[in-house]
Amino acid sequence: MAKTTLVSLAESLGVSRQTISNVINAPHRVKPETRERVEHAIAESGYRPSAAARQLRTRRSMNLGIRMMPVVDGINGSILDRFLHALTEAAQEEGYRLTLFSAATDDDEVRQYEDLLNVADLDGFVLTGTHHGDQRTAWLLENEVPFASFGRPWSDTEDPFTSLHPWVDVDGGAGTEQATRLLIDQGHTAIGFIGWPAGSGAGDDRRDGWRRALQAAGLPADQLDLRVFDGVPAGARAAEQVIAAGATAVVCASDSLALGALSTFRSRYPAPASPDVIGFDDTPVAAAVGLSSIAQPIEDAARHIIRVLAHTLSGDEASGRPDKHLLLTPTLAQRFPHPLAGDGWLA
Amino acid sequence: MAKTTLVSLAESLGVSRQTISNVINAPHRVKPETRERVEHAIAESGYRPSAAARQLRTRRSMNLGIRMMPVVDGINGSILDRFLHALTEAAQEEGYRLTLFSAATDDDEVRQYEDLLNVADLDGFVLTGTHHGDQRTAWLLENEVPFASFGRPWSDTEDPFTSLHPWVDVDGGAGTEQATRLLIDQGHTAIGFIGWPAGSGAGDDRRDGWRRALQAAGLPADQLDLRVFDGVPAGARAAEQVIAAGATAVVCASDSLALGALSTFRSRYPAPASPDVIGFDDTPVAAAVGLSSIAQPIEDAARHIIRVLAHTLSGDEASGRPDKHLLLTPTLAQRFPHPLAGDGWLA
DNA sequence: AAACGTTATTTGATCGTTCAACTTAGTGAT
DNA sequence: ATCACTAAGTTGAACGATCAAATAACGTTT
Repeated sequence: MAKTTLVSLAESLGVSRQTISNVINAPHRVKPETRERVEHAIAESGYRPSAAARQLRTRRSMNLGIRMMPVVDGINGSILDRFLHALTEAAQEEGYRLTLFSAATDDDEVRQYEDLLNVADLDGFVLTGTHHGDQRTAWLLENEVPFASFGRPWSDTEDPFTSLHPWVDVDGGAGTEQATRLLIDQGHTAIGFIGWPAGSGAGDDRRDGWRRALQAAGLPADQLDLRVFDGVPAGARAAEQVIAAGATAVVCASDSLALGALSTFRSRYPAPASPDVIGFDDTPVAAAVGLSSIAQPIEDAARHIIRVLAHTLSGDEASGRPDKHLLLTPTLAQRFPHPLAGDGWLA
Repeated sequence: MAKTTLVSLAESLGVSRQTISNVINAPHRVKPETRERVEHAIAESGYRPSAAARQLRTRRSMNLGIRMMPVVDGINGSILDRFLHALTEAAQEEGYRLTLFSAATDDDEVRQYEDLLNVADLDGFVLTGTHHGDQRTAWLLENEVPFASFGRPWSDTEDPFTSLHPWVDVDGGAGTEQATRLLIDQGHTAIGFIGWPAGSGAGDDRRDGWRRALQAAGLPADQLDLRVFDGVPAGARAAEQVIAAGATAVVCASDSLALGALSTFRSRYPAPASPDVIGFDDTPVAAAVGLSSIAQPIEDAARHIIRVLAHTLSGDEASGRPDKHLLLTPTLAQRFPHPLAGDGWLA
């Protein structure tokens, strides 16, 4: 049984190749009667157009590239897993496929763009983890390669909502602000923040949210603002410092940091009735140890990214174009804070 | 600046298309002198062969498919993340790329094979989570589609080492056996096992390892063998039962189950000096709560899978063919068992 | 110097689509 | 009856590579 192609199908039907091609790509050009006959034959024969041939002619592969970041921290990594998943599903729905590539650094990533564009004919890219002075977005814009990023473009001067490329992001600051307000409502008057060194965009944004909530409540931030590199041990050490500065609760920029902080808090203070340590990303680890955490609607983000990218690629300016820039609001997953002493997270 | 193609490059060099093609695909056919001149020109012009054209002619895409399983359990899911990562890197080294697709069920996966083979011209597939009576391997074998699986073919009658398709797996039984022996050496005489319902291949294998260790030491397994569906709450409940049956330690088929068990154990027994609950997969959660766990060499597995698959696809029977069937041995990550009461996992 | 074998290089055909230009038929207005 | 226009369908060329077969170049043998 030979492989069915446009030509073989056309012959057996007594029509021309192009008519079949039209049935597939521009049905309105074909008389309904003929169309139905062809459609039936397509289903019958199980014909599938060859991606290679189509790609050669149209210069579109329906393939999007996404980089696998090196696994630095198993804890935070899980969010990428969820993201990738949602991305794959959304892409599939829009008729696109995802091609993975791995790059150790941003430079490396840029270097691979060229290869991937030519060699694999990728139609566009999904970026994650944008930061200040991101060379990747600059390169892609310069070379007019379609892409969308999870993460807004971070700049001190420009409004992200005017940026040239589409992006979706989660309003981390709104999340930490909400978390901090909860702690304030619970009666805390000295609330610390454990975050990353300044300059990371997302990290600064989360810090700002905490600071806003404190200011609104007229509470001090001095001595309570710690900046460390991500990781559980670093979080634990930082927690000792904020406690020394008088803090009775703390908001963290990641679940890794929060997990460390939680261990310090439990060894210094008895387990309280409401959260005193709040993390970020709502990872499985947080759920496991009963750590409250700020949850990103990452599935929504993924879906929207694909939608925007697909829209850009289709060139279809008319039909309901999705927001080019979208800032989603995270939610707070509140948990009983010391499960290993009870059954907290079993519910 | 027009895109460089074989023809444009050939013209500017005064040689024929085919010569350039040969420099790339069969350098030995070209006179060293010419070759060097062409190679220089290639580098100069930044020429990259078009994947589409090549694919159309050779019917090979250098693309491998891998399915994204639905995220069931964030805890165990992280291992897939690591696997995917290693797979991507290994594939890249061998000149292959990975294309993701998502399928909710095995049936769905099989259905997508056809599409992916035609539409995306995938060269082969990587399978994960093989089980008894797996329809996917049957379909792929029948249709002569190259693939390799992470997970041996599970059958009561046939020796996996004679199977027709290549696979890599981790000897889970060896892992649980080692873990159980450790508990025995530590003085435990009633050691339970919390695993999945019979029939899952990998699950039964892990149970068998535990049982072997007990038998070798002349210890009883009665009443201590629990079968539940995966999850933290289920693990906690099962732990109550094994404790009721007299167990002072337990080995689990997953970190989810182990995490539940750990919570029960800590509420019944004081924290011991050596592990009394041992999980499987060495997930970040295990590391976070100081849970000992059996660690799969998953990066090695991924690398080998790609190597075998690449070898099959190259058709190169001669050059050092990698083992068609490979069983790797896991290691035991031993941890201090109650970090939240101290600084156990900060080291 | 003719005949030969090997190596180096070129040429024509092909993979399976889509684009662009073209033909044919049908409809309605002038 | 002529013309203009739209609709439906056809055909040749092109996308950019590789395969297979043909040719050119070159040193060896007779």
